[in-house]
Amino acid sequence: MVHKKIQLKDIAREVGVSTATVSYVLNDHPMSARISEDVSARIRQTALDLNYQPNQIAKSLKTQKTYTIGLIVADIANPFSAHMARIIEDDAKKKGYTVIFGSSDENIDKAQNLINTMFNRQIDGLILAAVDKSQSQIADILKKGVPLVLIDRYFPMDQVSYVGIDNYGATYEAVQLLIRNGRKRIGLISYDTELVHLSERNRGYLDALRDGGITADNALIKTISLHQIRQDVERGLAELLQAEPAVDAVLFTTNLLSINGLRYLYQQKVAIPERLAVVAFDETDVYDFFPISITYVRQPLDELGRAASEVLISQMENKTEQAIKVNLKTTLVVGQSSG
Amino acid sequence: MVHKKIQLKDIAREVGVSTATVSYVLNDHPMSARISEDVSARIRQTALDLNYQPNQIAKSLKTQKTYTIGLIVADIANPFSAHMARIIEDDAKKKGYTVIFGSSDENIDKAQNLINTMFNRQIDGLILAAVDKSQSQIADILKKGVPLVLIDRYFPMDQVSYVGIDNYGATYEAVQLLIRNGRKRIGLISYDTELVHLSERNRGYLDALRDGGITADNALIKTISLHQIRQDVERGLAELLQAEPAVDAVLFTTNLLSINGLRYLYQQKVAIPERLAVVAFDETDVYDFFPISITYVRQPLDELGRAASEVLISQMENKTEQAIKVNLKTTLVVGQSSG
DNA sequence: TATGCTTGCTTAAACGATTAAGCTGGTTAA
DNA sequence: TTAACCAGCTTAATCGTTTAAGCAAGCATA
Repeated sequence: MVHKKIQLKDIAREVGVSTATVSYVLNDHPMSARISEDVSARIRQTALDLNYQPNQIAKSLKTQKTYTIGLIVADIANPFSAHMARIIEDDAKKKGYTVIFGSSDENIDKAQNLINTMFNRQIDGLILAAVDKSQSQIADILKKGVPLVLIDRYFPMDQVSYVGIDNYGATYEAVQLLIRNGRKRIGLISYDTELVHLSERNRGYLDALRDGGITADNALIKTISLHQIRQDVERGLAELLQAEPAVDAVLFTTNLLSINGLRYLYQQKVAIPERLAVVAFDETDVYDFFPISITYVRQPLDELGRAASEVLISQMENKTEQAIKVNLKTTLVVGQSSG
Repeated sequence: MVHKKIQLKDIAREVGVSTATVSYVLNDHPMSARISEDVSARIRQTALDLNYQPNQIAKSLKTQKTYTIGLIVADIANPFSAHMARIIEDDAKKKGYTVIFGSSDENIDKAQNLINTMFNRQIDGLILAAVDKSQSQIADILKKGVPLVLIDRYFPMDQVSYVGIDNYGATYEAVQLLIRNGRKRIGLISYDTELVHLSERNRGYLDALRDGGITADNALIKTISLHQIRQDVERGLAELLQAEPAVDAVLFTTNLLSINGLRYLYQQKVAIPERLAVVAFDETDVYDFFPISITYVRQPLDELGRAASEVLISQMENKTEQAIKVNLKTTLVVGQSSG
């Protein structure tokens, strides 16, 4: 037997008042100060008795607020995205917002499709891990006046809010450590992309080398296609291991690169850190299975997610025109793999 | 500058017709057969020119369809959930549905909260990984007449659709393999829960032992609290390793149990499979980092997600009263760890 | 005694779409 | 000649809320 949905008018009929009165009371509208205690109490009780659940759709249509935020991540199956999604959903829920989500798969058309769908659903704001070359997409969103927070991926536009890490500092610090440990031929495994946050990681690497008195060698920088990570990482590492003069360290700039790289190095039985010192990026389950402890850059995922949610919601509620940029510090967790 | 949202009436004004005409044309309503080619074309063109995006909220209020499905997983940060979420979102999107999601954290109150929120948003259907002891919660949903598909976790109620694996067969087959490989003292690491899909895994273990002529020993069955997995797994394994007569094999019944168990066995340098044969559950990144290949039960995650989405949507659209139960076969991927 | 203020409500117009029913002028069939 | 029909629209109600404006009765004030 299908239960009929209880509406305002059911309560109104039951109590013998108008729907307006019921609405005022249940929403604690200022006008409810003018409703008698007796009627108020009866309305509240009846709402409870009938287990009234307001129709958010109708509410949203009238108030022009959906209390929904959109979240577009690169890939929800990537633990980095999944972890942040979890935090964001949690924080948003606490503040009365529901999250609708989608994965862009680094594909700009899929992202646009998701953006359109979400806007049609009148989301109040959007948290977006933007894909490569999507400046104009971001600009379009801004033009619509919908609150937007970019997460993880930075774009140099000053009207847009952003929450991410100090990408430059993260790799700078990592390379500095490797140099301090006596490494001179340091390889880099990074993505083939124009995404600013990744080129910032590259820049940190390059500057740390320079500041450490080491001339960068382009042959030691391997760029990996987002769409064939495993194959490219393995080829890149194989090339690095054969380089002349020999490579003595390598830095990975994302979690998937780290996992794929470590797997290969493990399977090839490369002596770490003796032959090759390693610094990975992001925390992953696999580090515990390595013969030695892994040195890695830890991103503060919880804070990232929370900050994104907070910045977005404050923007939505305070209508702050000012864009907010948050750059969180990473932590270099030093293990034995870095020499 | 904030762009004003284009509405039906803007197009209507532009073309010089009523909003009804515009609606008929843009929705390919049967009535649109009676609108002249000229007017139709002008409406379509104007909609494109103005980049009209229908307001889903208004549409939903009128049609009583939101084209939104709710997804409640146990923990979106668990790769098992994340993977399925990704597939479900993808498949649903293809069919015109948007997904709103939440993590219950195995907490029944949090789950109820999510269910309420989603219903207030008038979801057309729900995919639910139900938490322990939530039969009455499920019954409530059914009473409302909202299409529901349980995923992963089975409950013995015949009015509700379900998509999952053959849990009994999965562990039965795994234990059978261990017995064939000469193991006689086989431990089980499982959760402390009444969840049927997990007790089915236990039952498969027990029956395979019995059918293999081995008397089950309760001391070899370790139940782990969902809320302190690492600690409990380590204690459980430590106990198993000290058991008399010696344990010669162990079976893990979920991915997190497998990861935590393997980590401990690795760190304790337990010889696998010589001293202890191991069968894990679910595919994880960490297997590749083990000295030997791991034998594990593979769940068909893609098919699970797709089936859940398909069953739900067919139920929503065809109004099939009949509950559908899908039990997908698992694959026992045999490596060296099982001896 | 008229005036205004307060109290405790109600009325009805929105929000932006969908859609049944109606209207008008021409064509066709009987 | 007139009814019936069709093409090509429009009108207006509706979905379930919110909320500005209104209204009636009672009380206080001038």
